[in-house]
Amino acid sequence: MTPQPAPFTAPSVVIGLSAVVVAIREGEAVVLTVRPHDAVTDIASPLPGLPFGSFDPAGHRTFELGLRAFVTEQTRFQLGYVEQLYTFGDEGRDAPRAEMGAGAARIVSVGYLGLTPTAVETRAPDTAWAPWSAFFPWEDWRHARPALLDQVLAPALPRWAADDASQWSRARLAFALDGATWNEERVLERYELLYEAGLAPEAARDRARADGHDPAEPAALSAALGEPMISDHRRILATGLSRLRGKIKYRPVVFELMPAEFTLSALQRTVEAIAGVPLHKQNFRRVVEREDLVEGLGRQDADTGGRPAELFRFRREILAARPAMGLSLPLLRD
Amino acid sequence: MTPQPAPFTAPSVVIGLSAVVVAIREGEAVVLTVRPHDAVTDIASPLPGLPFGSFDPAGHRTFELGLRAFVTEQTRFQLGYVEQLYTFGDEGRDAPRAEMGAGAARIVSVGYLGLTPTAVETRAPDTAWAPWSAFFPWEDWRHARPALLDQVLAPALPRWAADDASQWSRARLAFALDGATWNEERVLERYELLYEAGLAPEAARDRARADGHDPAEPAALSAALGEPMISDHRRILATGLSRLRGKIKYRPVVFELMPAEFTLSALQRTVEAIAGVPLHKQNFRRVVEREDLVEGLGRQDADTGGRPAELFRFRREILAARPAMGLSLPLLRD
DNA sequence: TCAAAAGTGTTATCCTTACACCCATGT
DNA sequence: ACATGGGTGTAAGGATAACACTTTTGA
Repeated sequence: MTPQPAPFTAPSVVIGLSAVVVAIREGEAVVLTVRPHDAVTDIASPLPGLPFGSFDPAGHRTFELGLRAFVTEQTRFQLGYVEQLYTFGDEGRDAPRAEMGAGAARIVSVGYLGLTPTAVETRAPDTAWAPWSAFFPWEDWRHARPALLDQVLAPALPRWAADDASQWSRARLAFALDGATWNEERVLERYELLYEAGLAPEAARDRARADGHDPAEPAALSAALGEPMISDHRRILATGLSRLRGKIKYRPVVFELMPAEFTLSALQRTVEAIAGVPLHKQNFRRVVEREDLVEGLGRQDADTGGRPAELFRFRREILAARPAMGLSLPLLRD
Repeated sequence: MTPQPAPFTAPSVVIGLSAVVVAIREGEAVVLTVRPHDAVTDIASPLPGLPFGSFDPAGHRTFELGLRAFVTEQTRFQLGYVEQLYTFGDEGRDAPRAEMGAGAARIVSVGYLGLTPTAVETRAPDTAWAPWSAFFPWEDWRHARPALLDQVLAPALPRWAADDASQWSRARLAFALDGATWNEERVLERYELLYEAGLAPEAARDRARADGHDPAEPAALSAALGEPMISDHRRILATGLSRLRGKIKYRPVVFELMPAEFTLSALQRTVEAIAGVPLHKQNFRRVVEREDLVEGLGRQDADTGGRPAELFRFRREILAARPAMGLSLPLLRD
């Protein structure tokens, strides 16, 4: 009949906020994880999760303010760059229906990506920076194609795809099997495919829970396929990594991960840590210089091992002055 | 034992879903609008809005299912391609606090983008396809630089920016004033800038409401600056247009707006209607052909006016077979 | 003197841009 | 015949990818 907005009689919903907080430490991309304590027993969770908390509409005017507040509270440090990732609202993504009393709230979680130049040791207990390759060991192609792909996935995925050609085609392209080329941006697709294939421990856990069983221990195979996380946090983390890998190519977000002064090699290592692929030195520098992203300071950093490297700073002023730009990824071909 | 989040003692939140549904009609990009009826008086709203409804966690497993259901209900047609845009949770974006009783719910709205090849006449009353240039008249550069920019904005924005150089720099770049080049993707930035500058009627309305006044009639100036919408729907629409203009360049989403068979000129006109800029014919074709996005059918469409045009179809199979690709926008320079 | 990392020069190739032109149909 | 839109060839310029090489430090 008339386009009457469906009645706004509050069905019970709670907003959760989750943060994928990324920093660089010793040339590795690391992400902030927490092991939340059980409210009753005060025992820390065996699985890590992302910093998260509920959004209190009475206390915070915006999601971002709420997020900054509880991240500071949980980890005692301040977020810099922040952007919204995605809102996850699927049923079963958190507590399954069985665990929810009648009328219990559906938890909807809004994921955010945060970048900081300083992987300061968090003083908070049960908080740690973990390299994201711990959660996605197949994502690091900087040194070589991960052996995991051919040793574990190449046998396992065809078994799952069975006779379904389109499933196998998806798997083949996602994981660069069978001659397909690697696309570093598709982190989320890869995680979701493993989840569907039952190769992520979270899948078995969620299924067991939905059936009312106690979640079993992770299968042996899964141990090789990255550390699982609480709830759907590994999916949110994958979303963050996908977004960051995409964005780094067309917006100068890398600099949010750099200190005020840095060498071009450090910048390149940072991009490589994020993208998970090796870059071609000269061409990388050419791009950075042509785009005027950076300004030499005339000073040098002597602690690099060989010849001292010139220090540069990000020309933050171009953020306002340029319509859109970023780095391309001049891939190093073997 | 289970990861216990920060206390999830349900603060009251309601999830609203809004849809930016885009189609092409006679070479124009059009968007689905509704005029919701007042629940009490049953009078249709004077301002148009996007199709929207509340998300019922009991009735729908996912946002997307909820969205599809109420769009079909309100407009009697089925959505095809759908993707999530952004989740808007700022206070004051809908009803301001003053209007909310104590303990009333905060409305958080999850915006979606939907694309359909068929701008079928919606049989539902108070539902209409509107060209989006009605809401953003400065966005259509297909035929010429819109006169509005130099006649209305070029005088008004410096007055607003006053002595703040960085504000003026933002405005200059956003609206291609004073020799700056136009970037068609920045639709959201432009709308938000106009809102901040008080040149969008919504800004005055929201301010008046926050102060407890009755919203005044839109200022005369604003009439030239695009039709206002309900609540923050024009912001959501701008978000959708920005996303679509960006995405069209690196993913073959245009084809979601095309019928099964089409001529290359029709395809080009569609891209132009979305991007709002004119494209170079030969180069556009070269890109489409080089990427193997399309396959000639050998048949022709005689109703084009001049020489009959060959009909093509989208090679949907490449969606699975290719890591990522899309169209670039070979701009036509005057 | 050698290892290690910084930094430079140069070329082939491909993509983009731009120009000018021919083709098939309806009136 | 001519207006209208469909469709093609080709060359200049710029960005990228790949080559190999020099420079400056510390051990």
